[in-house]
Amino acid sequence: MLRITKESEYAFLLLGELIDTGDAPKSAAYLARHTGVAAPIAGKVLKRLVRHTVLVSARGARGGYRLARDPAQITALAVVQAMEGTPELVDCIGAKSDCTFVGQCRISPFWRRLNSEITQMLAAKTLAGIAHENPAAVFPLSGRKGVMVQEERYL
Amino acid sequence: MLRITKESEYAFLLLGELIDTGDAPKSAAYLARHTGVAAPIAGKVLKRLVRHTVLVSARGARGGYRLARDPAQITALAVVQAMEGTPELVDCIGAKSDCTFVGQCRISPFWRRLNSEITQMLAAKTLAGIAHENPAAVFPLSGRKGVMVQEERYL
DNA sequence: ATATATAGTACAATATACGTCCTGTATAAG
DNA sequence: CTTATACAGGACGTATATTGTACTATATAT
Repeated sequence: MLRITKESEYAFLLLGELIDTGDAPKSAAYLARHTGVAAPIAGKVLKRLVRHTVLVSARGARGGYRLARDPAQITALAVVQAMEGTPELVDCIGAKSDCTFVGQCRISPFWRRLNSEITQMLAAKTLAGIAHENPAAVFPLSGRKGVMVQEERYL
Repeated sequence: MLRITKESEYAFLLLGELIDTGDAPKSAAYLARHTGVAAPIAGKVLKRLVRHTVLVSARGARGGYRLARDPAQITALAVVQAMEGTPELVDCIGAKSDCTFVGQCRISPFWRRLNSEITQMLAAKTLAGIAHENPAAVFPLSGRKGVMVQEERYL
């Protein structure tokens, strides 16, 4: 339905909490509480972002997550790719396709083009740009009625 | 997963067969055979396109489907909207959202912007433009190994 | 009158997104 | 060196939505 997955949505939410952070890592539990994302899911998403080098993690007490690089160097495409793989609007384009008619197909060039335009669009947006659009950062999440939390440390 | 639904894919395939047609309507069965789309599904898709004024239909013997207007006046957005409704990347934007934090959310402006850019991208593409990209029209469909068919009449 | 062909709706099967849980490993603090 | 903290990785069950099918009704041409 031309939708982003929930997990991608969560990823951006969590990353939003990490943009302004300096060196001190923030724990999964802290990020979950501050974004309203359920803790087990936050964990899952954060791990995947580490595996795809969007975040870096520190284990043990006082551990947690930080951005792997400058927010201006993290594109929306990198985040989406981490969460959902390379975007492919339809099966017939992309690696695993076994459509034998692509070469003669009237429509497939259209899909390819659209796909590449969307990819470029995502590549042109960075976390820094997103943060700049709206500096205030508080508690989003579809349909959430959650509670604000005040904390001193990033646990 | 940032995908178009199969039915949208079928819709474009079927429409591709109707671009160069003049007045003589083509039947659902004919279109199904020539695109490789399963007949019952083709019927379903075609009906929906009629309901959303992308196609016009003629009942009875010698009936079938034609484009409702000039190919240059049919946008990809109109087709996608007919099949999937207005595209919304995430729930928190759009009418039915009950997220009470959107006003304060750091990320939602990003979704809105992305959504509108994709919408514009689709609105800028027309059936005529798609046909122009690749005039040759033969049998596409993901993973299909189908057979070519030669026909004289559009039954 | 009859064959052709679409309209509309309701239903079943399937895929996949979504969320949870469990075990293992590394690090910091006492 | 012991303990508590926190991430790593994977396996699993469920819910939801896409996908595909079937059936009945209606309209038109010959």
